[in-house]
This record gives sequence, C-alpha cells and structure tokens, in this order.
Amino acid sequence: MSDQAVPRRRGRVLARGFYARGAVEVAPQLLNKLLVRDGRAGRIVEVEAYRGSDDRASHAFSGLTARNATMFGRPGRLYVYFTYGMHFCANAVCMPEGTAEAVLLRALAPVSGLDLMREARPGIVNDENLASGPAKLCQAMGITRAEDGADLVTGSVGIRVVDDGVPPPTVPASSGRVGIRHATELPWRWWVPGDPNVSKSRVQPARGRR
DNA sequence: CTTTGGATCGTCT
DNA sequence: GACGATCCAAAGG
Repeated sequence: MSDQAVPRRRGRVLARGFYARGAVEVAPQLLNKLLVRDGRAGRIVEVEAYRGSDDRASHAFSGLTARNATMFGRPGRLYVYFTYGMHFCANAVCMPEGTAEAVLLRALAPVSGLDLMREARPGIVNDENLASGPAKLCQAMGITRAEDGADLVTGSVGIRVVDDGVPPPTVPASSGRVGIRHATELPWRWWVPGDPNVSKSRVQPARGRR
C-alpha cells in the first residue's frame, strides 16, 4: 500500500497561522475548504466576516463578555453561540489572542457522511437543505455550545478544517451580511458562485453574482 | 413559486 | 425586559 494516496485524499489541516489574520482576509479563503468531523465532511460554500470593536454587527463590538470570550482567544478555534432561543451558529476565530475577529460558517455542500447528517436533521428530504444556513450547518455537524472553543487546528474535539486541494473561487460572489441591523453596507458575505447549497436569504442584495 | 409569522431562551441593558 | 449573525410550516399567488 502506498501511503501517498491517503494524505492526498484527506488533505491537510489548516495551520494556526492561516487564522491569525483579519477575518475579512481569511473568510473568502475558507471557501471550498472542508469542515470535517468524524464520519462527516462538508465543503464550506458560504461565509461572513465579523470584526471587533470597529464592527457594529459583531458580538465583540461591546467588548469581552462571557458569551463571546472564545472570540478573544486563540485563532483557529470554534466560537459557537446560541441564538433565537433555539439555534447555534459556528465561527472560526481569527487574529492573534486578545483581538476578536471571526468568520461565520454559513453553509456547507455535504461531501461525506450524508447519512449521519440526515439523521441529525430529521425530516429533511433534499440534501441541499442539510447545511444551507448557519444553524442548519451546526445541526448537520452536531455542533452545540458544548463545541464552543473546539480547536480546529489540533482537532481537540474531532472537528477540523481541511484543505483537500480545491482552491477558493478566483472571484467569489459577495453581498452584505445577512440578518444584522448595523453595518449592513459592508460586503463581508462571500459564497461560491452558483453553488446550490448557499443559504437562500429573504432579501437578495447580491453583488457579484446570483 | 414567494411571503409571513410563530417558536423559544440566553444574554446584556 | 427586549431582542437576536435563524428556521420552518403554512398560507397566498
């Protein structure tokens, strides 16, 4: 058996340094990377960047609290928050420790472990609806507040982000961020043009495509 | 196909 | 005490 085929197929885990930059820079580069957990894997097809004290829409805008503490910690960890009384959303933490920025993971194209994802999202018949939204993504991957702080680099909780060789789109589509009240003009949402797993927002302020 | 409203609770004011 | 970085079912065209 050749061992060369294995790492090539599984890809390389993204290093800490990848995340230790501004979220606006990191976000579009996360497109087409794989979010992996045990038997499941999904390709990241939609993201949003959130900054800190200068971004009115960010959870970190008003400084450190118990909820957003992970955002201020090491880069490359998962910041998970609870919202609307029933949903979880997951972010990849950016910038060196002490500075709060993060990339919201908004949608995945399911790649493997589809059976597990379907189990985690009972009643979903169309696979394009398994992870086509930030809370759906968390459901499909079994991410809750228990996974807050999970290290995506070391895989402390078994969750990793992997580069399997598929590059980000040369020209990603972009628009304003979804579901926020402030700073809606900033074009900090990016997605893979044409991908059917991108979330369908009520408004379509799309710039770039689709 | 599109639009609307209900669900539901942790967090910060 | 108000309000979400949302989702889904149901109703309407």
